[in-house]
Amino acid sequence: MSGPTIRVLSLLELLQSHGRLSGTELAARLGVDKRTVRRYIQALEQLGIPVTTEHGCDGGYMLVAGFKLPPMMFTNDETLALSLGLLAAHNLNLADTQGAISSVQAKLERVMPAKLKSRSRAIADTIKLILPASDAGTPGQHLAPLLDALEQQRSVSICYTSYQQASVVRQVDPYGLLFRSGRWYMSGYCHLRQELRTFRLDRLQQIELLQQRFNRPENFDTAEHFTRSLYGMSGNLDVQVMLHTDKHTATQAMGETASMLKPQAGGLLLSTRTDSCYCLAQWLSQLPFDFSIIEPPELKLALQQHADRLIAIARR
Amino acid sequence: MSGPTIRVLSLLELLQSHGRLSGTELAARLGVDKRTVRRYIQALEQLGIPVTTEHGCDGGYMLVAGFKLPPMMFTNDETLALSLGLLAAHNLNLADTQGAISSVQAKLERVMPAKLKSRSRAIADTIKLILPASDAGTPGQHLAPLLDALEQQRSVSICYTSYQQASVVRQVDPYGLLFRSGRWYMSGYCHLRQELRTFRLDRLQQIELLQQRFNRPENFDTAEHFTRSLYGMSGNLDVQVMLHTDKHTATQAMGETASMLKPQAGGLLLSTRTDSCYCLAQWLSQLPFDFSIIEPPELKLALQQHADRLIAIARR
DNA sequence: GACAATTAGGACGTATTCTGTCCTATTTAA
DNA sequence: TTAAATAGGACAGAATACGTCCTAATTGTC
Repeated sequence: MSGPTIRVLSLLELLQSHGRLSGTELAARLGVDKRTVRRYIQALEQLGIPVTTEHGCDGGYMLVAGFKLPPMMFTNDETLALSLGLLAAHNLNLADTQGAISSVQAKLERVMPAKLKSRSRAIADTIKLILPASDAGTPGQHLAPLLDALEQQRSVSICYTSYQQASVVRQVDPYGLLFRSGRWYMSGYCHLRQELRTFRLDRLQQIELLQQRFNRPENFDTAEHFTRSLYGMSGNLDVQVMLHTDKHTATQAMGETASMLKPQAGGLLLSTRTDSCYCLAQWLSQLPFDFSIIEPPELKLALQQHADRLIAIARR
Repeated sequence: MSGPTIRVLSLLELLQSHGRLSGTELAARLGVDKRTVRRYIQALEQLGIPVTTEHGCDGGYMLVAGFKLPPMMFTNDETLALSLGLLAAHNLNLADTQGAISSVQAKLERVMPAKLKSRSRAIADTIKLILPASDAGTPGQHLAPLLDALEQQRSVSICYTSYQQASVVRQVDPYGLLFRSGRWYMSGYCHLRQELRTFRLDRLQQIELLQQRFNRPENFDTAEHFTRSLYGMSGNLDVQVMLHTDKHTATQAMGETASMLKPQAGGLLLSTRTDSCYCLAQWLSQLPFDFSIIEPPELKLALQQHADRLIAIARR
């Protein structure tokens, strides 16, 4: 291998080791015509290596200051994954990530060859993701200490307002963050309540990083804890409903709620708690498969009432 | 001019990022024969980049120490955006992006200073995103031509199976892709039907890139078109339901579906089409507010039948 | 010693890419 | 105005890159 590949890379080395060189000089050193030098300059640009040119008398070529070997090489799959990821990050809206997304894209594009840049641009221009969106960003002054705490496994002191309650100051060991249905949550060990708790980030009023350190439990599954705390702890009525279907069909109809179903003889058991049988009856009524209410009797009554309402609507 | 030059640079990058790699491994990664790898090694030597080789069993190639990539400097916000984006990309499952996400992360980490790497790791370890997930990846052989078509604005010939219909070959000008509720769609101009159409990617059986080019309409809004086509076109029964509620409550209950409701005297009008009154009745029965069925009469019957079923369950 | 897995490099045919030449166009400085 | 630099399209002929096939040598394991 002695030809153009070597000459293009030799051009790169020449430009790296000289402040500025004219096309005539480069042609002589590479042993090619000036027209070919211009092609090689194009080749470097396509490889993502930015070259500054000066027109007119005393013109010439220079590498952008400080630029070094080599450009960032992604495969098409990698470019796709990266571009989709940055698209999705628009929806998450944690802190001021909108501006950050643009600047990340700009930085990555500067080290991408033109072909990958074009692919990345096409993906961004033609692909849309409809995802749950977070309404408002979490204020940056909350997030910086929180991310530091997560990274360094240090406690935080938070001022938090639960639903319908006054603000309380607590010390928390943050184990993880979760994004679900457009909201950000933090899960961690609450020293005030002496147990795992979940906090909505939009209800955080103040957060301060403490010196005290903790050890996050190994294999702590943030999503699992959240799912349980959201579905399993609230409410004062125990509920058991047997769903006469398979796990796959249940997941299709119920989304991630299906993860709390337990396989049993006869189907899948939904075991939870609720404050409102009527709300749960409404939710159950959309399920496209058969189910049986085991507990509580109030739920059967609520379902009956709901069905009566539907019948009244149908008769209008 | 790009193939071999890029591959030589990729070889350099691979050697810089791994302690040692065999010729077989390098050939696989670069997509060339081992004989070509040996030529590329020669090329690096000719460029003055010293490569150490080890003969025999477990042999391989290594760079002489000292050839490094420049660090890539991201801010904390940028690191957060990038890391969240890659987390989210897991759910989208378009082609084989799972492996690609890992390798993107690895590539980026190699050029990150230790502090950013630690932050990025902490984010990946402690943050979870619960998002709609795509069940299965779109086969790569479909996606490559499709992405090429989008980038180059070239038509494709697709073999597509609509719901309950036989496969049909069509020529389509693809305008964009959309991810929604766990599914990937393509929107474009269908030459067979002479109008904009929406296609589910999991129903694509074949796709072939054509030479014919098109001009994508300026400011084409993929999501808007999708929303309209998904809610306004499918089905053979016209549906009109008046929801006796306000827009905010509707949005809480229905998510983005609420965007298609039209304010009218008496509430919000849902005007759509459906193939299945029974499915629609099930969906309507979960709504936590009053509604009236205007059209069709079949929907009233379906709602009645659904309510009867619920009553039977309540009586068990 | 035999075998397997690695390194090394020459030769060949084939498909693809590259090159210099010619040309037009634009930008600077003297 | 002239000269010296940048820029890029088009064309015909030459050069290059690639995989395949082959021989040769080096290691490690059984």
